Amino acid sequence: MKEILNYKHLHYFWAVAREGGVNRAAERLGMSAQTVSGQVSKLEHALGKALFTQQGRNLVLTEAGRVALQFADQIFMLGESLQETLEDDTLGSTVRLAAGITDVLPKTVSYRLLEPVLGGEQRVRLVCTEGAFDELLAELALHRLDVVLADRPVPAGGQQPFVSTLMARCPVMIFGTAKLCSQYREDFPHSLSRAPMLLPTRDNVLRSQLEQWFEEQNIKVDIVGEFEDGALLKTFGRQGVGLFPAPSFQVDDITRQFEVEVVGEVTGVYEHYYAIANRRKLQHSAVETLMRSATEPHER
Amino acid sequence: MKEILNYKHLHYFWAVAREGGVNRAAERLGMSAQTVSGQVSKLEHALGKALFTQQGRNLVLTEAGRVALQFADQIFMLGESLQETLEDDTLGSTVRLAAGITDVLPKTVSYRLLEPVLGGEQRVRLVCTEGAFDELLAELALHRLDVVLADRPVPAGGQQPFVSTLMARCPVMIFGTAKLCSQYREDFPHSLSRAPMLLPTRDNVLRSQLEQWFEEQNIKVDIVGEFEDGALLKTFGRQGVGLFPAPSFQVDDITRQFEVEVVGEVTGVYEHYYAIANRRKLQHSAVETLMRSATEPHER
DNA sequence: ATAAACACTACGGTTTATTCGAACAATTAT
DNA sequence: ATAATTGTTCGAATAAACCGTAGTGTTTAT
Repeated sequence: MKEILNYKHLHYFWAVAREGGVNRAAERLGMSAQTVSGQVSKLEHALGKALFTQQGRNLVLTEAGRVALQFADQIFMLGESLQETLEDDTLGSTVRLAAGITDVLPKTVSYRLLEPVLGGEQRVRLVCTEGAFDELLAELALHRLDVVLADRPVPAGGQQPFVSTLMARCPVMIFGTAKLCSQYREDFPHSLSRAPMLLPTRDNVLRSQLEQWFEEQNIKVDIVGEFEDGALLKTFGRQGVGLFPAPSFQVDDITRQFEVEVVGEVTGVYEHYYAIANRRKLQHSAVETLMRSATEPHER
Repeated sequence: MKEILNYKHLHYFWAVAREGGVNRAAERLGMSAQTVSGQVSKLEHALGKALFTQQGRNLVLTEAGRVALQFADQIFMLGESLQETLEDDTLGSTVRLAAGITDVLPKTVSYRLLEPVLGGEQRVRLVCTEGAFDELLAELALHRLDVVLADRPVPAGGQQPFVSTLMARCPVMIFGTAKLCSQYREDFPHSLSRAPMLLPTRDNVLRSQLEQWFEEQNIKVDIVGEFEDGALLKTFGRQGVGLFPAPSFQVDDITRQFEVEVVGEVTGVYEHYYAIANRRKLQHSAVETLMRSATEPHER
């Protein structure tokens, strides 16, 4: 266990280094020189290194001291900055919520999940970032994000600094153009055998679930395309290249936008959406309301 | 006068925010919860803003709290980093001296000025940066440089955070190829009338001094080139394009390197070299020896 | 040579800050 | 309802910081 740095001592050290002497520093600080000298000595002892050496009747920074000064400069700059920022700000009137959204998430889903925080009594300013799952988690750990929305939870380790909350599970449908639909709607799902199919790439959670489902149904589809980007996949589907699966709370979200129709539902398969936040630190009021808004099976 | 931020309080706040509660934080800190709670309250009072609000039986960060947490993250990251850096390092065996060199300074002069610090009893690692005068001063103010070498002092204001020390003054000679020399050496300096001349640009201090000298000597030279870069100027001079002035401690520095000869000395004109450091903080042992090595210490 | 400036140390006493224990209030789980 | 968990408030005890005064040593200015 390491001792925590004494920032008061560091502050005196900083003053001495900047003013160029114990006496000048003490005067500026409104203190006696003995005290300042003593406190700096304690710091040196705590760090195990001399910060100054006496040269003639002045002090001179040692190499360690010069390193320490660099850090101290930054530290106390930040301290002042903190005070100033909190001082004059119009904070509190609006709450800022930094949300990271995994790029595999459909936009409409993102909106549905985040909607509850906007409806609260307090004004919320939403700051949305998109990115890869791992990148977003890193940002989350650094407190640069308040919450991450994803299609999978974190592996739930005991020492994990994150908590995942299941926000919703969304039924998965198979869509296609009107022409394709009329061809495959009958005798769904067995009609899908040999059907031309557009699927997400293998890194997508939905993909493996779908393959398992095909297996169970004893269907062997004809994969005519794989896509990383969900929107691109749907665009190809719209042109009638093949049938495609998509999660959907309300079918008309997709049928309207992409001018397609529903072939059928992938029974028993759901896409799950999770909100991930810093463990034990659900301390963002907006994150709290978000997590609370988690809905159980959202069947319609 | 503003109160200095209490970093101990901030540290407790930080722990509470990270652990997600006063109790957990207190446990980890090895303290009682009452203490932590009280200290955080003091911080809130000092900042004039609530950092937490009670929501149910948990704490939740306010917007101000979230801002504070961002700063605290950085601050204590730096604190730890400081300790680690000082801990295991081989510091002290060698001293690092970050010197900024104004790009108008001749390299040989730079070397001559910096040489004394290398000869000290302590090993010195020299880190040289080149740049414009103003840029280097900015770096100096931020403690990113320890000293700046220039051909001019800072304007010496009372509130100025810098001190300039005259390190040396260097006589100025006129050089030229052997052929040109033989043509103009006789009756120097009056022979220079109409002589082809290469001069530094007007931003150079030496330039105005030279023009004044020409005026005094009642000489009107023929300026065939102006150069920002001293080395480029000399290279042109080497080719016999014209005569050129150059400061020189030892004439053979230039005569040998550029295969030229001396036409004559610019009497009464000297180039001055200054070392500029942070005021009251000549606290770098290497800077001290540097300043001491000045031919005529010139405090202003 | 002498005085002034600067820094470090030591010790007793004072002031301020930190800390804990106990009691209290609010919320959630059983 | 009761117990468990969480956070806060209130003195009293403890620890740290701080100030005098006083003495030592060094270097620089006169």
